[in-house]
Amino acid sequence: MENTKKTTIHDIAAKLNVTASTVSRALKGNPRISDSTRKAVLKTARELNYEPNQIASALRSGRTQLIGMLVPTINRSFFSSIIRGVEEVANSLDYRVIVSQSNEVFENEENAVRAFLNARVDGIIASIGKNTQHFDHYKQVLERGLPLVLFDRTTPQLHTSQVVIDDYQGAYLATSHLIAQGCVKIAHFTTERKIDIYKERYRGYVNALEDHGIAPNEALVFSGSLQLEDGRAHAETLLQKKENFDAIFSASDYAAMGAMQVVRENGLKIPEDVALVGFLNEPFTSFTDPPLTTVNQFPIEMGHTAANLFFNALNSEKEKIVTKKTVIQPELVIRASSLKKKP
Amino acid sequence: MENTKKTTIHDIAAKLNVTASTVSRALKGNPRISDSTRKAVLKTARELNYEPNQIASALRSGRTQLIGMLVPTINRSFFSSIIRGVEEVANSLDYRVIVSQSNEVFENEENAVRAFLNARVDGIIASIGKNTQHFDHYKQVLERGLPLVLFDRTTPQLHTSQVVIDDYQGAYLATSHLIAQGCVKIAHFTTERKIDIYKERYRGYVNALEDHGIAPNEALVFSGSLQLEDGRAHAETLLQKKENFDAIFSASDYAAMGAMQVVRENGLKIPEDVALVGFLNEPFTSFTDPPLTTVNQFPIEMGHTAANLFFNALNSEKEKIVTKKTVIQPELVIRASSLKKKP
DNA sequence: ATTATTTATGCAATCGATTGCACAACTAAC
DNA sequence: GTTAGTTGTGCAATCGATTGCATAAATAAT
Repeated sequence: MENTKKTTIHDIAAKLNVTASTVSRALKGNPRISDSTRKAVLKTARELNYEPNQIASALRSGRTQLIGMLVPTINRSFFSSIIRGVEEVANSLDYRVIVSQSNEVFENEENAVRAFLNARVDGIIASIGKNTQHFDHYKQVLERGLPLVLFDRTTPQLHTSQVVIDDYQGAYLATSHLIAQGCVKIAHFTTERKIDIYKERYRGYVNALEDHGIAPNEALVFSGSLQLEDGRAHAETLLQKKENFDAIFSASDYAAMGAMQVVRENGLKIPEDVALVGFLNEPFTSFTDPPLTTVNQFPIEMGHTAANLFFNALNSEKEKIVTKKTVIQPELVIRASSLKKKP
Repeated sequence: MENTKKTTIHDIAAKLNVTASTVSRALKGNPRISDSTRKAVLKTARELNYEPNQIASALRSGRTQLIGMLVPTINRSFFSSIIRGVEEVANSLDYRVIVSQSNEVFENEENAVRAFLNARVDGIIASIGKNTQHFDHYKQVLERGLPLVLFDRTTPQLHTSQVVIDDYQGAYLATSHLIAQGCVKIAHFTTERKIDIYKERYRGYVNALEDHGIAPNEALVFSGSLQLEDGRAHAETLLQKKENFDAIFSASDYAAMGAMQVVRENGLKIPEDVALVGFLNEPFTSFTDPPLTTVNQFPIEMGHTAANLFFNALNSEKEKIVTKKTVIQPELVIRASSLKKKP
């Protein structure tokens, strides 16, 4: 069985004394082929261990059955879960997923999109980088009539399908929950509010306070990179300034974790002295002590949705591509870090 | 600039009154092309915004510049980090990575490999599933002369390049460390020892004990699925049976985490009463209380290595593919959960 | 029995880049 | 000035599957 050479439709054709056209049609289920030939073709194909050459097919048909997927960082739970979600849907439809990461570098993002186009992907699913300067590369994708789906980090500047979570709602839920637990001086950790999602979280935080008759206090709002170290620094500042606060709502689990460490190191109790809520539902949040209340973004479902929007666009007429914005409702995952009142 | 139609080498050729052959050669840096034509071609290519059609190129040359990468689960830190590592090397060489996950289902594994072959990938990088029944699909890959690199979970049944970590050494280091901290009754959490890596960890554990004059005690060895719940169950059993133990070395961080919870719930102190060491260096381990000592497998580096082995094989003569087994030395990451003696 | 229609298949071009071979034009050697 | 060698391009086939158009054969309609 040293079957090094791949069998092609021509091999099947030769064996059956028909042409490659017939074989191709038979394999594709073209109704203009008689039952008997179809069966013979399928039988011979099996015998010869035929596997279609998707490259040849792609060249002729223009469809590669490939989706280019661009994320900032592959090995971040949120993103890898979205990749997982996309892969599940794509695979079930016999599509494959090429992944690339931008590492938040704008140039990488441009290169990745170009590489995808060169590989002739059938479309792209992407999350915009933090340092994206313009959207020309994405516009090219659209101009070529290829489906483009943006998730999580999107922009109104591109007329294309999007999946986001309701960041406002997530933040509103989180803040309201803290208020319901009796907290009134709630700090907020955020980042430069250029990016929509953080803007929205901030807005949700402020609105929840106002809706409950609490005046927002900018002295309690800290901006940084939302990493663990930032959370530590913010918490230390709060403590040093003897700022009066009884809760922290952080726009990221990592910063929340940093704050948790500092608060505990200073002998304060969580949630009694300081209640804590994060955002992301990173896997580690259930393992902290106490476990961290956070906002679940349902990344796998987000991946499913992104893939479904992708195939919707792919299957719609080129002239009237269906663009749709799907907003996923987040869920507040209540754990011990914020639970002052026993339910 | 409604440049919907892609420009091809023929467009460039027409504009310059040469043939496509010349353009192709000029673009590929073939030395038989005069400097003047080459410059003209490159200039025109830029002007017309030419991008090579990799599909056409792939069909003719037989190289798709695609690597198929198969992992059990995309959204597990260890695996997504390896994907990241592979992607970094691949991208720098203008190769792209298609990812698929098996979810530990053997059939999925077979299908993914078949799909990769249909997509005409230039080779495959894979980790074998837990439920793999035979290796025929991988053998097909090798028979076709394609590079195959296995990582983490490998098998001696396939003559191909492999990257693993020295699981024995990791376990030996971990156990020796516990002994150095004064522990003598060290429990071990493992799984059915069919899979090499767990066998090796068990062996490292036993040998470390023996080398330090401690008799291994099978009553302290627990087998399960190594999930958090398993760790909890094992720890509860240990406590209920009033088994005398002063440390646990778990072959997985998750099971270690479960044990940490149970031990603390029972009012015992870590590391004073029970010292704890895990394995994997999952991101959460640095966030537990106390932070968990564990074994770092350097997954990103493992990805780099896998990719390098892949390209070695790819660039070697088909007849004498270089197969190499690389063993990465793990590192014991010592954190508070095992640190009884201040250094 | 003749025409119209359906059914099943073949022909040949096409997708875009690559490449072995041929060949013209020019240079160098004797 | 004839032969040998070098240099730069072109020609045409090829990779494997797909598809519009043509056509032969079989069936239905008149």
